[in-house]
Amino acid sequence: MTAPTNTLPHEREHHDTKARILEVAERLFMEHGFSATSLRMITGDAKVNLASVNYHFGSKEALIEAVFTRRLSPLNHERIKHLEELEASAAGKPLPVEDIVDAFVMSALKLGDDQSDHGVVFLRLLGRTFSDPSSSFGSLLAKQYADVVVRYKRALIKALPHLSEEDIVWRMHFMFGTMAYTNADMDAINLIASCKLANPQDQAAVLKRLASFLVAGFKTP
Amino acid sequence: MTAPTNTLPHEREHHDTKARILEVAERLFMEHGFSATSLRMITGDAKVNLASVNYHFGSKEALIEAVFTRRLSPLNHERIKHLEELEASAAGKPLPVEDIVDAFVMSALKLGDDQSDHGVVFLRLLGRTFSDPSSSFGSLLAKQYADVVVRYKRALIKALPHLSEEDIVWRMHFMFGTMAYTNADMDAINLIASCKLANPQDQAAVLKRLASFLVAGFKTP
DNA sequence: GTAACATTCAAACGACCGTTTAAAGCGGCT
DNA sequence: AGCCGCTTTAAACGGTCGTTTGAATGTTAC
Repeated sequence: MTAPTNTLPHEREHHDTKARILEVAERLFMEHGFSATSLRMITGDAKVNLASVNYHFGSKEALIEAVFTRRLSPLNHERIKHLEELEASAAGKPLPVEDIVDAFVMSALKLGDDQSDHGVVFLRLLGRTFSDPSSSFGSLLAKQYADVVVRYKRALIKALPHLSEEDIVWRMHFMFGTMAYTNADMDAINLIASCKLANPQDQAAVLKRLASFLVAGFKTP
Repeated sequence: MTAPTNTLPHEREHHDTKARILEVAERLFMEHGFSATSLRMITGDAKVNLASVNYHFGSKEALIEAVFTRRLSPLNHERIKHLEELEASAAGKPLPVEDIVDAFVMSALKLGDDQSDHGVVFLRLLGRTFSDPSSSFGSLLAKQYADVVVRYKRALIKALPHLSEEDIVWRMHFMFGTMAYTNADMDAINLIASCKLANPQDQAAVLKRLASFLVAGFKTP
């Protein structure tokens, strides 16, 4: 016991402070937005000292960035991997639009630990941030998404050769928007419904509906 | 001269204070969000006294509500009027999906004074608010949209009888989302583009693209 | 003029914000 | 033991927030 690990002491002993801050911050940012979530709310919920945010992250802004990169980087990596696998199978041929959209939309599902809903929580946060004007995160999101955008755009241009690049770009814009909003405001659906929906919490089912909606949009001449 | 009007004195003399506050607030809320926009920023830009917001509106929250109802009510009234005209012409027959979506999307264009861009500014604000979590405005937006939702839903159900109500509801959800995001973040398109777009500022052209994208989504089986 | 009223104004209020500080706690090391 | 880093802690800092106050200003009616 006390088996030696290859991590430094400060990385294994009390690191749950940093982790708790990240987790609580992610949830509260999602619930209240960035500027409406104070460090005192976060540290209060996480049961850590107020100063520990500035100690571990440097500033509130840096905390927000940390919350983001932690989840967004794996998500976009998954999206790229998914697309690359498709392209490898296709051997140079254009991919079906269905597959491209599916790869983009469904990659979001692989975020969670299956058990927890951390993935969904972050997806909502991501959606909300896309239209959050307070951001200096525009540049951060742009950097994180740059590679994804380039690759999917190239794939879509090849898949839809009869469309102009401008058409593709706009439809991708619409796709991003629909994804962002769908994830951001899962409650708004109830305003429209006024009829019982079959399990509106089922993320996979929702994303499947979304994907087929988007595919049709892309395919229209 | 000094012709008698049927408005009370306090409603015609210095009312430009109230109006200037509304206008500046609308723009700043759009640029920075609600909680990140302080009354001092608003009153500073509008060149009115800090206390005048509380005097004329009562509170910051009430100001936000005022900014909203001023624009949203006419917009949704226009949407309903537009749909009713279509239904009157159709004489009981189902409307083409194209016309329904067009009526919903394009009504937004009739907001501005043609000259000014107030309409567009508000549309962005509206889009951003839809996914703003700080809201007690969920209920306010719900009330403002309730009638619109009911009528368009009924029209779409009649136009797409092969779809279940649940299908319709979800696709309306996607439509709302795409509209909200498209209006909210017109700048994000440049992250995707990396090619010159023919006048991305042309709202009418953008909304036309959006409408045909949405129509295809609705029509997919 | 003057009384009544609506509006503007400068100043202040208490509350909360993000951040900093300096002391205290604690594990690993010689 | 003592020392050294790393981490936590309580308290305070200066600043900005939304709101309130009470006096000054302007406008209307008699």
